[in-house]
Amino acid sequence: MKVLIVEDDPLHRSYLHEAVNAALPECDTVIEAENGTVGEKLARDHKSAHIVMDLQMANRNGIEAARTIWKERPETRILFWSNYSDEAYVRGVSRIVPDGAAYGYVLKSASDERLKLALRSIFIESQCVIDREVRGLQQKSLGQTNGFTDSEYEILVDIALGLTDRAIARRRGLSLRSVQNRLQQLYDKLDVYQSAGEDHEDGRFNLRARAVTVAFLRKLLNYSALERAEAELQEWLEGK
Amino acid sequence: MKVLIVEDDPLHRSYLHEAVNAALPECDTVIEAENGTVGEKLARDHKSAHIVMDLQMANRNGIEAARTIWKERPETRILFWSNYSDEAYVRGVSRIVPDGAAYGYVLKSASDERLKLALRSIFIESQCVIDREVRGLQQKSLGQTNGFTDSEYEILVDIALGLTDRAIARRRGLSLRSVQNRLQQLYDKLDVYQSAGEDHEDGRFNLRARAVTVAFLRKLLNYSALERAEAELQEWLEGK
DNA sequence: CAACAAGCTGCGGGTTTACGCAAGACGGCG
DNA sequence: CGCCGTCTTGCGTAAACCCGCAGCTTGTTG
Repeated sequence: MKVLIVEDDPLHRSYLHEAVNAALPECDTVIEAENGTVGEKLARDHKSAHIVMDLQMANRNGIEAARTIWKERPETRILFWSNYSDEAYVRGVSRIVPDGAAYGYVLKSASDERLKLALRSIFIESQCVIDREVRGLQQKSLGQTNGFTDSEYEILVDIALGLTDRAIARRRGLSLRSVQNRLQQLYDKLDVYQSAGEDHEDGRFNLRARAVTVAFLRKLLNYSALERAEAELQEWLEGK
Repeated sequence: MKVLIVEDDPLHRSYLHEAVNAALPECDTVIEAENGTVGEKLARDHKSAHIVMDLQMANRNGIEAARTIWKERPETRILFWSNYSDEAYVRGVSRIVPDGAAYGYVLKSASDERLKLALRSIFIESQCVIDREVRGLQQKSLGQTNGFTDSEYEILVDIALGLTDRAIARRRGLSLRSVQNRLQQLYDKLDVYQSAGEDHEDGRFNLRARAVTVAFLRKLLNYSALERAEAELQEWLEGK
């Protein structure tokens, strides 16, 4: 059994290496990659079936890498090991995991024990292991009880990118008014009004900009989500 | 000689501990704190004169902590050890360092050697040591050659927070038109126009929102800068 | 099938933004 | 002192944005 580690911090990399050795005696070789690009290449060359990787990496982030890896071999088992449980990451991951694939999401703050357990569960038992903290987010966001619909999230990203209503309408194939409807919905859910302090009219916010900030502060968005969205946008702009 | 380490990642913390031991034989005690709040407290209790700390921590970030520490004892020597060299961080740090204080800024990607050298230079020789990559930013941003004026940065933060023109005017004691002038200046520098692709009018951006995004992508802003700005804003809102 | 909720769309109008134009204010500098 | 550059401010306008109102299309449910 081979395991591929993709992680850019050398300290964490060697820590993972040890953890893998300790948790998986049946593992005979461990390969290391220090960024997403190298990770993809090694995964391809070695036909890796067991990968543990970091989500935030400078060169090419984990979500990107995982996407291409899964595209080539959807049965690959991937354990994401991340510092944060931002909704933006969770959403990003669950958006790309293939049907029935085994994967895991463990926070770096978890104990050694938990990490090792997750390694065994995923790589040996093919079970999904999601950190409970992350799990909470998932339910909230995907079950639309409290969280955000995909269409709401979509429009959030669009205004975050700085598109005009009209541009969004074209991009998403909607009328101008529909876009604005969704915006209102979004403003509602983000609670942009109350913070606008309408008691006096002195604290008023620009709803559009405020929505983006609030989303950021609530970790609905983060840098890497923005980065990805921007790349997609550019792609779309090419295709006219 | 005592050294205080403030860093929330246990791996990095122990790595730092070792590095300090190796680089500073004259250091007899090392204290550790796992977040900014504890860091402040320990610094106070031990009257620490030598601190090395991480900038991004979950509980209370390094800039906040450093500010209160320096407020109490401005001659404290602090070495910041950070993952990133975002302009937002650099600006944040250089905004709070007291006159003549010795401090350092080293990236986590630097070699062992470099870290140890920095430790000695700052703690023993009282010299400032700034990573050259960071240094580059500093000159660009503070010498206003290419970078941003304080007033431009200020207004950037204001629209990022989601304030209206009018609100900004009140907050900064300017007329509405002046605020808008500064905005245009900002849009210019951020190059929001060209990316608006004015050749056809199909790709037009919402300048205000776009400016924020571009600033984010260029690391002029980041999460912790936003967080700080938001706190200041709330404070200001209290005082009506 | 009727009823109903949810989403899309056009219309209309009040606000906010973006910005050209031009008139002061302030600070160097020859 | 007069000239010049930078910063501020007011006026005015076209565009973009926020949003209530109302008519339509769907999918769901009793």
